[in-house]
Amino acid sequence: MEALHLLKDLNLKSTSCRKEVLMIMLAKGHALSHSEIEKDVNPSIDRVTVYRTLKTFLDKGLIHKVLDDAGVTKYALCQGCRTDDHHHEHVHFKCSNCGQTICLDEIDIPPITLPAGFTSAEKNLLIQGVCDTCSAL
Amino acid sequence: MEALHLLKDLNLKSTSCRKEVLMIMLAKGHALSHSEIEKDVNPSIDRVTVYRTLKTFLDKGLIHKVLDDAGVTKYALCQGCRTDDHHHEHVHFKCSNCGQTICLDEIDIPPITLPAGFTSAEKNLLIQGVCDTCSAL
DNA sequence: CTGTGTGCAAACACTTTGCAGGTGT
DNA sequence: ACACCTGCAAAGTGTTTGCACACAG
Repeated sequence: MEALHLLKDLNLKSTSCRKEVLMIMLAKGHALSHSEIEKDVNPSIDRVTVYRTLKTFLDKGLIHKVLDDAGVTKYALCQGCRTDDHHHEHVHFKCSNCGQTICLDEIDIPPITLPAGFTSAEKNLLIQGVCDTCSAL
Repeated sequence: MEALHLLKDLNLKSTSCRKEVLMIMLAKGHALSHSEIEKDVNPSIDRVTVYRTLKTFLDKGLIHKVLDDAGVTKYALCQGCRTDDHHHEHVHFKCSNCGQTICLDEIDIPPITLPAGFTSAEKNLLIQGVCDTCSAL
């Protein structure tokens, strides 16, 4: 099972909460908010534990925060990054119809020329529109 | 006074809260969160009124929400857009040192080729790094 | 067995809503 | 005068913290 592997790789004890959260994120494939995750985990798991689990995953570089149009905090699995080496030049796409946010890892953010004196460390591009699933309806 | 003009243009009654919020945003020149605004207005003005004022300004297209690295909602004055005609192809820059977020209106977001089936309606690019003021220190 | 993770309770921050009274035009 | 704003109170939601117990390694 992939979730177990990921936890072991990061030296994290494999607890039921961590396994469930991870499996949900692997299964869904798009960015999830805390409340969306909470809906899907076993109801015996505490809301607080989910928060702490997400924070742990963030610290370990297993997931990353996703920009949403201001308001909700969403999380998605990182692709190639670990605690030290993050490459978050992400393009995120949020569908205004179904509300899903997905990572478009294959798309690069074009280089931007900043005004003098500005240094770029991280770029996040959020595109909003209609996704392939919804436009097919 | 510029604030009074803006309010009159939008058929909004010029109340002390609206004038103050607008003047603060004009003076600061960068994106502000609700709490930052609240700190600067006359303490007799209620927190709730500031929320409602921001919502009113949003509806009228006077200000727009700014993406922050997930968490805080910030607002900034719109440049050329009104209720109907919004052009929000914004580039926002957040300084990781001083925390300020500014709009780089003069920079265009390069065209992005989306996968088949995806339609783009709005693009937001958030760049994080060090701003000109901080890099000069 | 030991330290980390969890559940519960509670506190705190952010935002929205209802209502009665005040204010701009 | 009348509609629109505001202040206050309260509730809803999102998030964090402290502490005692449980559990994985």
